[in-house]
Amino acid sequence: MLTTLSGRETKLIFAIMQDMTAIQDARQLRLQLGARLLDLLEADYFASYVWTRTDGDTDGVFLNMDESNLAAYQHHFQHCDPITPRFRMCRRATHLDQIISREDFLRTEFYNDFLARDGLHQGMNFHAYAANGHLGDLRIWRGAGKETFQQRDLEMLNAIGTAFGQALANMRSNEQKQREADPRLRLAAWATRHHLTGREQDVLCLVSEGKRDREIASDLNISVTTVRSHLKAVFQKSGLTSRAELLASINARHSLQ
Amino acid sequence: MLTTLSGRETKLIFAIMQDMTAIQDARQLRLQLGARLLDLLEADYFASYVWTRTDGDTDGVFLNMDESNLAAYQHHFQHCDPITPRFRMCRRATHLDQIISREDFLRTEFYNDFLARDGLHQGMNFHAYAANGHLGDLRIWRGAGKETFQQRDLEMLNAIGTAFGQALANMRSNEQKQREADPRLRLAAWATRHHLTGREQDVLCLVSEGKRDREIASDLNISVTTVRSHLKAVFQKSGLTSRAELLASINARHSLQ
DNA sequence: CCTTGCCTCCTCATTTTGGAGGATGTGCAG
DNA sequence: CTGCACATCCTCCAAAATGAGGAGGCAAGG
Repeated sequence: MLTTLSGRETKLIFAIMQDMTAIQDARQLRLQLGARLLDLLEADYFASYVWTRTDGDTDGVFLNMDESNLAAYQHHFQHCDPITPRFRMCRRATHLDQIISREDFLRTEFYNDFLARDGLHQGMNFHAYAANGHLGDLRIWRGAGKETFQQRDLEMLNAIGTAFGQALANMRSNEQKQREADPRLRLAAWATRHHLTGREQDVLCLVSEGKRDREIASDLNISVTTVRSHLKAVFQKSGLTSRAELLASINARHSLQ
Repeated sequence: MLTTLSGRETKLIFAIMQDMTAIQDARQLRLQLGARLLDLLEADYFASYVWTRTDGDTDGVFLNMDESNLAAYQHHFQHCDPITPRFRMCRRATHLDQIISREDFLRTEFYNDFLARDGLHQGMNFHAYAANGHLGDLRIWRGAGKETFQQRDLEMLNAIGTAFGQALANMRSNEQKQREADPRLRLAAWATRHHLTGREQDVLCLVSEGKRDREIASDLNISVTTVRSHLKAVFQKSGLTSRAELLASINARHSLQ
């Protein structure tokens, strides 16, 4: 399918390969990749969202997109966006024409009141998936007057998108490992698992720093007997019987399930 | 410099880009990369060493190289290898001709008794470095009768090598983080730092699992008073005064300096 | 209004731990 | 052979932690 690359393209592809391994931050990588892709694909607009960890939060990165228009998308148009859901269903680089006919597209409110206003006429998307769900995407658009994207452009976006998806997945898994190694988060997870109250967590936190009841009491401005009461509750709830056991349990591998 | 890529080359470059992000194991990555590079550069032999962590250990991976010849290198020729040290000094892809004249090369024992025996005539190396030293390399050779590598080949190897170096560095840093997060290694590091004896470490290890003196004693088949003696020594050496403090200290961030 | 959960504080009994001082045997290196 | 380090065991004591029983106050929600 994909035939040859010009010198300019080759240079960009190698630059992208290096970005992909060198840049370890998802935002930076997408900004860099966006600039390269606009250059490589002779496109004008770039947007990329990633879906953050557990909650459905998105983190968007944009090039040449109008701020106020983006705000409008956040508030209104994302709810009547007829194309992104269809793009999302495709596991490879997809051309706008593949998911909606040009005629229908030009009639949508979404195009006329939103995309056209920013100058977006020809689009390609790549949506990256990992085993556990949607990772993020790359959205490339050309302005009015330019010709539509070709099969060749799709192939390039697809190849780069695939590697991009891998890179995102790696960052995810590294973040995950980082989180699992973070003592505070381990503690919080453990506390949640055992349904500790706020104060019980406060006490446990200080216990995990190796402090004695007396120190904890003075740190929290409560009496030693109160500290002991909270601690008693922690033991009750966890079924453990000593501070050392608590710390071992909190720091145990797989303590986040 | 680098001009255009053929369809075959383009396909391989994209495949390499994906390997570079997808493969997280240094050995596997090099094997895969080796196969792709031989294909891409129309070469015949591939070798790649990485220098492991602290000790100067090397881990080699090879394609089409003769086993017995490799053993000979390990035992003898690595000590009179006149070219690898020079290759190593170059921070970018380097052609054999750039570090030694063809005439001189053909006169070396190393070529006549070692390389030529395996059929290695034309070579290119890429050595990857990180801030803290040598990471690893990619060595590409062509057999007799083939023409020498061109500037174009060097450019490709250089671009791929750069990304490869990054990928290696990432794996290194991930391994490092993994190690820092491993409770056993944290404990061992802590023990070393405080000059604990073997038995003291045994006791400390069980303490870190949350066990009581009595359990530790029965686990180690010693009396409770002995456990306390060892523990006393641990407190003495560390300057700490409670098990909880011990555990907190062992699990503290930066506990590996 | 009344329950429920949480935070605060208490006592008394018991167990566990830490600190101080030993003693003994074994093995190894100077 | 003579220290020396190490592992093993001991006593006595005080401090800390744990377990079991409370009680009062306060705020949110049915």
